[in-house]
Amino acid sequence: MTFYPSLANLAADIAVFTLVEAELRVLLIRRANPPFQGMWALPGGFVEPHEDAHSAARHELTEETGIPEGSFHLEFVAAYTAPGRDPRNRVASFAYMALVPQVPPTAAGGDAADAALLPVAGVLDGTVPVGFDHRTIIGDALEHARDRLENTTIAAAFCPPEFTVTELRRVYEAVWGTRLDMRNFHRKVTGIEGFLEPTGRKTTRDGGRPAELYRTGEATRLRPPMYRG
Amino acid sequence: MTFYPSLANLAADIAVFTLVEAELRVLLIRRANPPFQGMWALPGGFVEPHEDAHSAARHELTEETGIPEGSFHLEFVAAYTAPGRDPRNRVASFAYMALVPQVPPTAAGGDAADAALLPVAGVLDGTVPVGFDHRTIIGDALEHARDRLENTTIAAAFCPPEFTVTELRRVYEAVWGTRLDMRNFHRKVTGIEGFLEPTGRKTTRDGGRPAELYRTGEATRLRPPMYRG
DNA sequence: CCGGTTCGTGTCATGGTGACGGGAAGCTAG
DNA sequence: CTAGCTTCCCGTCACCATGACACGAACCGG
Repeated sequence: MTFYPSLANLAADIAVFTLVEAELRVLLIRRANPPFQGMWALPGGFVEPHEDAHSAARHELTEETGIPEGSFHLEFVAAYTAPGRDPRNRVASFAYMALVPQVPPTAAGGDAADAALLPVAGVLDGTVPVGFDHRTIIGDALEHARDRLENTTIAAAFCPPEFTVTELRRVYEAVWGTRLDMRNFHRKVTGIEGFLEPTGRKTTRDGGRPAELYRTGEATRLRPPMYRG
Repeated sequence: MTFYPSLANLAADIAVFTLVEAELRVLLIRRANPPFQGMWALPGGFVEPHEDAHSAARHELTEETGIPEGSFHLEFVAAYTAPGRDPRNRVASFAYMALVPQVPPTAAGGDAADAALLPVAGVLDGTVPVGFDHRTIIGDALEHARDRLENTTIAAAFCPPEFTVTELRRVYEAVWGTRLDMRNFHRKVTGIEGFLEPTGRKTTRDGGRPAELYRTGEATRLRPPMYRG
């Protein structure tokens, strides 16, 4: 039994993305203990002996943030293994992104847990300082999300169970940072077999002419992809 | 300092893909020691304390297989963290794929190291039994490679420094398991700015009319993507 | 009733793709 | 030298997806 002595802790960190007023936000938690005490950091925790990283991420998400099971899309982004990325000990971190329609107020803005939904743009340009290498992780997660929006139907994970085409378009615009033509977008997404299933209901929550309400279909892959403007 | 006791070894496993007579092969090594003694497994090793997983994969590749530095494309595929995936101890494995034009005979088929280039199809259908969860890893790596061929120019990593359009097409056909129309493929790849740079030289190594020789250009992303047949 | 807003469809030019014909340029056998 | 084979590379055509834009439909408020 010749094992190298390179033991490490395994951790799962989650970038919880959501939209607040058509702006992309990420859920951050103010650290109560050193290192990086008082700074923002991603929610996460160590992988326990009986579980794998994906299960750990799911546990952290439901328990630490109160986001109900089944109402989010959780996806692996990247692994971070550089020695010294945690000043205490060697920690290999598995970064996930979670796309949610809404973060319960108990998680963000609750006074017990010091958490907040902060603009992703602010984190990436340094306006919002974050601890560890979490700024890198958030940047990678955003880039990953941008790619996935091009090639899959996960954009609907940002939307409530029933949503309009315009709400879906706002997801693309917020994540990509572009403006999309409403009419071409409508033609594209409604033309994809199994992406949007009409419910028959309509809503006027955005004013103007009532908009058709859709729920997500079976399709997961977009082929040909959506193109960023 | 409240660390959970979930310590793990970090390992890097590499799926070295190459083409032998228009067939996709993967480099496997026969295990000399338990567990899975005598079975095939991916080359790899533990991540040492001073390096990250990517460096570990690069070291293993150059030292264990003798593939010269700079002649391969190395890319992260996925992480495997299930408890019990190594029967001895908890091991988190970072899987990489390496695309190489040619594997030196010292690595594959050499009598010292018991290694071989085996057909990927045989591994996936169970004809070639492999240890650990490496069959899953090879399947994931293949799927990853297929996706990357659609959206990036890495197919050229399977080719020697100077190659013909037909040689590049054979890469796509071997990895995707399809037949592509030679003329449409030629129009597509030569039309992409920065993918293929003409050298001015020609070759007749495939018989028939001499084929133009190209080297890779600066482009890395294919947009619009290549479509599998 | 009328203007403002948003939703949904329709049109048109352009460019990429799939399917195919055919000529160019090398080799080899007779 | 020529015929026949191979492989490369150019071209044509129909079709589909995209980008850009016009216009009518449907609801709201004054």
